[in-house]
Amino acid sequence: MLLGEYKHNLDAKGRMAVPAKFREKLSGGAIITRGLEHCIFIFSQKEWEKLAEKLVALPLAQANSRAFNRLMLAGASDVEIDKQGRILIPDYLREYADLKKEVAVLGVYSRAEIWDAGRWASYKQKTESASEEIAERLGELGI
Amino acid sequence: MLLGEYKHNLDAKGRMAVPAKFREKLSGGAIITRGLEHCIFIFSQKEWEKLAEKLVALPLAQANSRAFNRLMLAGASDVEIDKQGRILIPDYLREYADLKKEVAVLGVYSRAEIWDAGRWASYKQKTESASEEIAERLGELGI
DNA sequence: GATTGTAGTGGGGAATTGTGGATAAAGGTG
DNA sequence: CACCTTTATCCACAATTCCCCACTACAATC
Repeated sequence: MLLGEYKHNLDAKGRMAVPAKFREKLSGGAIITRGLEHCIFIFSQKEWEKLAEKLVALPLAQANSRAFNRLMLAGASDVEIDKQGRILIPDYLREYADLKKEVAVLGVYSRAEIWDAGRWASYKQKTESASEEIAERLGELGI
Repeated sequence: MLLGEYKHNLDAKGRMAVPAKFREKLSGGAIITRGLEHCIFIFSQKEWEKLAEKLVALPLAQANSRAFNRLMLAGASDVEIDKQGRILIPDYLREYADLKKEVAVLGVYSRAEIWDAGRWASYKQKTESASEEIAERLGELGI
């Protein structure tokens, strides 16, 4: 279970330190791919397999499921955590997510996400200000 | 079952003493996350799992489910109670709840809440003076 | 009123984490 | 085949975080 929000920096080589609390979960090989809202997703091997099955099961006939598959599957790459606990983020993903130096790393239960720090800040602000809707959703969930 | 209202102080490192009566319930690991009205929620491991399951079941393909999950899950962090009975509140939550030094800790049955003392005082005042009205609304809900 | 216990607060030292750079290996090119 | 560029692995520092110990205050008990 990945949780929390971390601020990290990419170094000149495009490497990023994985938050220490995530390392164990991702140590058995991790998959990095294009995410939604122009962020990057990182899955553990196990979680990735679960997702990939779901993706493949989508109806091929539908244009948007084909597009979704291309986005997620073709954009995927497996990464390893080095001895310092870092991963190297491929160029095309760095570009896709518009990463400069400061990034936010999020734990979203079954996956981690990497955002450009600025982009995350504005996304968060936008979402927080929609808190009435959030409250209603919490109600629906019986909290 | 967590009950009561306590006034505590954060120390210079952002740590907060957990009210002694809450410790046993939270000793098996606790989860701290963004709450509503800019307060912080603390759940026991057990209560959290119930909530997290519901969150994870929301469809990945829907934008507002993703937003909601990011806010709740990335806003969460598992905390441990140290030998002195304290927890460390992550920076981003301290910021979210606008915590300075004085905080109020509330027991709300299945969860605890942390408020900035000032914010809590004014919320309470507002709520108390509106309590008859609120009671009537609740009456409409059949309580 | 003294004593014991528990709760809350503060600070110091050690281990871990994050970051930058250096060195070694690999690959591509003229 | 040598040279240059790129990629990967390793080492070292600095800052932060974590964990433990000590102190104070209030409560309860006798």
